[in-house]
Amino acid sequence: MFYIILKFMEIFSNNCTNLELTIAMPGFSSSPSLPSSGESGGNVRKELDINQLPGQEEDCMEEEEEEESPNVGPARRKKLRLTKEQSRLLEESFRQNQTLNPKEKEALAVELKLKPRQVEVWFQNRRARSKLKQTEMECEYLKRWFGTLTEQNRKLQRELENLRAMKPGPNNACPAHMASTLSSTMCPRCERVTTATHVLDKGATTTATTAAMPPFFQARRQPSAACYN
DNA sequence: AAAGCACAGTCTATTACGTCA
DNA sequence: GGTGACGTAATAGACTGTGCT
Repeated sequence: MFYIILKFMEIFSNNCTNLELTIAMPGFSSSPSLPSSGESGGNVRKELDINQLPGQEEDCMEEEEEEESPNVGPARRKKLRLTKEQSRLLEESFRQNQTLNPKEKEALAVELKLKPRQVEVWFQNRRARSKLKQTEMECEYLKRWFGTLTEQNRKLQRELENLRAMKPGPNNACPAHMASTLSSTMCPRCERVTTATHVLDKGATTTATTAAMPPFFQARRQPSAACYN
């Protein structure tokens, strides 16, 4: 109904961002899109590079197509594409540990027949892109959260106006027979009750529960390893 | 101070997909 | 309807610069 469980594994299973995050949010649907990088053209790079490792690319790229036309500027590096197996192993390793110590890096590189630097870069990118996805999710969540709060606020304002129009007695207390007319909603996430009487009662601001922060943001205040997991 | 690492930002090769003749 | 050329967006490998330890 109001809140749906979103599983990253399902949504992003097509690409390789297997974030194992579960977030409950109102009516969320996502279309992940990275900001496309600007095409600022003419940036000629130094071509010292990873792809030139001798005898390592056997199953990553077709070496025989390396031929360059001799008169077309500096040789462009051919982009390495990891095999499915390499990707799988890297993902598996990433799930176990998002950062590698030098020994692990070396071992993984040997296993994958890659340079340690390639493994390192892969992990860097993987961390960065996980974080990006996470941030996008949180952004979407907050947008929806804001919408929900705005709507809730509007409802409460209306109720307040209605109640004021009923001209309560000199001591503003809410009589029992009126209580039934007030809306009382239970937040399905924090299970706190929000009632319009809060607004009426003097000093009732203490229980204005509708503005509670989403749990994952509360958790985020004290950074922990779980944040981007 | 230098080395090593992680991260943010960026570039760019490759791939996927849509459109149109 | 099938097909090839083309444009565009998305993805992912790699790099640079910076800050921290």
